[in-house]
Amino acid sequence: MLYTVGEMAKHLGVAPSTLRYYDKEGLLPFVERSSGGIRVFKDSDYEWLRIIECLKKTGMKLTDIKDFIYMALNGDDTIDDRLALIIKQQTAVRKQMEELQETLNTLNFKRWYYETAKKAGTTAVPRNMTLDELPEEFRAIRKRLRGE
Amino acid sequence: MLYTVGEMAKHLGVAPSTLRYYDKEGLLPFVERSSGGIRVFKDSDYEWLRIIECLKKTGMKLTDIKDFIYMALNGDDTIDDRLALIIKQQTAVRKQMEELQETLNTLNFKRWYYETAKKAGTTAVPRNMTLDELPEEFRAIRKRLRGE
DNA sequence: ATAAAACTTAAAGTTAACTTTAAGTCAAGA
DNA sequence: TCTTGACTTAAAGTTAACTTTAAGTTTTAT
Repeated sequence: MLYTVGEMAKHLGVAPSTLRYYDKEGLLPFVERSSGGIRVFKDSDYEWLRIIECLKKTGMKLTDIKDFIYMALNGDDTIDDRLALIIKQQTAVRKQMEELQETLNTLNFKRWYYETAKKAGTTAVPRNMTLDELPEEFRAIRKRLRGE
Repeated sequence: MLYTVGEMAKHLGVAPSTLRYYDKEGLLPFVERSSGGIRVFKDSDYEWLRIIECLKKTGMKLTDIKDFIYMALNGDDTIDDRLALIIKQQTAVRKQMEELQETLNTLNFKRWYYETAKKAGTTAVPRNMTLDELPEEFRAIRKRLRGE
């Protein structure tokens, strides 16, 4: 199957201008053109774009993604480099997840805080609780928030 | 304890210009000034800043964080609104974590792919494997990447 | 008293990743 | 053939969240 830029964009859920921008930035060297100069996307290009999407979600910048693509185009000599890059991004994503978990823990505390405030009619109640009145799961979090 | 903008910035691990920028944008209405016009941060301001930091990590924009701060300054009438906002951000962060987990699953597949390519000396080996030759955990992932 | 360091503001500059615009070309259907 | 919609490029505009600069003021230390 062959696709125009608009069709491929729809498949991916992005704007056509995004794909043109990626192309301009050199991320799509594999995309061919019709005799009239119109981009012709193949099914295998969809796979490339899904990889670009994945790497983007790991926080990689477009220029670094471009480097990865050129490595891949360079064939089997770059397998080690590509593996190293994937492992690096794995580590980066795991760290991001840990940080999000920390953020979620803080939100859990804040939710308990406002639920307690709601029942009491005032934030003074959770705010002025002593540490041992808090659910234990929140004690360390409140300490950190308060810089203790 | 009282702090200058530079001291508070150091505590938080941000640039002093960032705190001045937040102040300019109206996120720090609680920060007071010395007679000479210099910002004087209190310990309680540190707590505000940690909340700003947390909300920022959930993906909230500064203007929305500002609204939250003004709600909080408006006292107990806004407890319900603040609780609703925290719950909304909780949901947003959970969704972000799910998406990161999806990304991590794809990276796990790619890692296996390049490890297999490395052993074989060529990406042709993992690329041309039939679905039942793949570890089952990766079958659905490869299908999705290939648009099948 | 004075020098250095850190503060002040306003305004301009930066960055990444797009998006929009303008002017024009290609392709598909009637 | 002609119209219409989608394509093309180059260039300018957008956005958020800062950062930097410049010119000047306050505070701290000697």
